[in-house]
Amino acid sequence: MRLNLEELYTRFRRHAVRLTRQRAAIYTALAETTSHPTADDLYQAVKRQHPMISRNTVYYTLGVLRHAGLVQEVNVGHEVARYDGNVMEHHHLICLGCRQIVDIMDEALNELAVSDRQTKGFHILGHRVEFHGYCAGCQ
Amino acid sequence: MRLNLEELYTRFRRHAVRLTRQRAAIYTALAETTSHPTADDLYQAVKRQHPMISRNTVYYTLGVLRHAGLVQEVNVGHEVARYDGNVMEHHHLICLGCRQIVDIMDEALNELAVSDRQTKGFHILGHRVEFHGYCAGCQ
DNA sequence: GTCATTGCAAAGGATTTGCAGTTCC
DNA sequence: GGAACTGCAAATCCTTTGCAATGAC
Repeated sequence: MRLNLEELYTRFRRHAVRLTRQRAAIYTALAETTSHPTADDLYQAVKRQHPMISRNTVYYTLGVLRHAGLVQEVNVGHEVARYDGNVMEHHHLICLGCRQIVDIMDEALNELAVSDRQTKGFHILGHRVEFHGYCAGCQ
Repeated sequence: MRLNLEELYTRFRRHAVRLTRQRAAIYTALAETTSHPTADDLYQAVKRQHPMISRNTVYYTLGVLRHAGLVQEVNVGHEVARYDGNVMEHHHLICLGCRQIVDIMDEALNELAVSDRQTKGFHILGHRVEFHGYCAGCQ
């Protein structure tokens, strides 16, 4: 998804996040891919246009964006953190071979619930579903 | 769940895992709790009876047990790894306040599947569901 | 006896922190 | 103008690795 500056500006403002060149670059890089990159992937990508950017800024920015709800963190086991610019409710397919992560948009999964008997007094706010397997290329 | 040595011996043998005092202690500590401890929690617990045990052994053993299918790793975001001695198919309730993890045994969740349209050519082997919210004490 | 396992110490890698200088609102 | 952001370097934390000694089968 291509983003123009105006749209970016609106989104950031709506979430009360200060907009800087670095943040624009990081967020844009993430929003334009579906590959769920790591913080370091994003650092490498952004560095091409901003050779002076530091890893710290990438980590810090991802934290800010995550708190603002502009970005999600996805975890595959305990591997490095990966990020997702798609903040609509959705779930993931994870390849055990090449580690790729693919989004699944599926209403039925979004509406999952635990039976009352099982909630153990929890007040539930959300859920995540991950399917594990091998992608076409890795089978 | 209390375990006697004989039962332990049988389980380890069935999975071709060599039984040592340290392993018995680590596995027993894990099997007797439902609190999903971290590697360090287990290290601290086992150290009481085996003051000489090293962290390395705990990590190494957890790796061995995990490969053998005697133990599962559970992840809450990118926090430290936590371990689960319950290897029956089940899912988790995670408290965003105190970080406790509670097992959910629910057939309907176990039988979840993605619609064919959404599998994107993946050969799916399993799935995980996590519900996030606040436990009774944290609300 | 042999090979896996153990303990110790040190390395590794991802992420965070402290701080001075800079930039956005 | 002032708070928030950036870049640099160093620190931190969890986990893994290398290696010699030990122990299970």
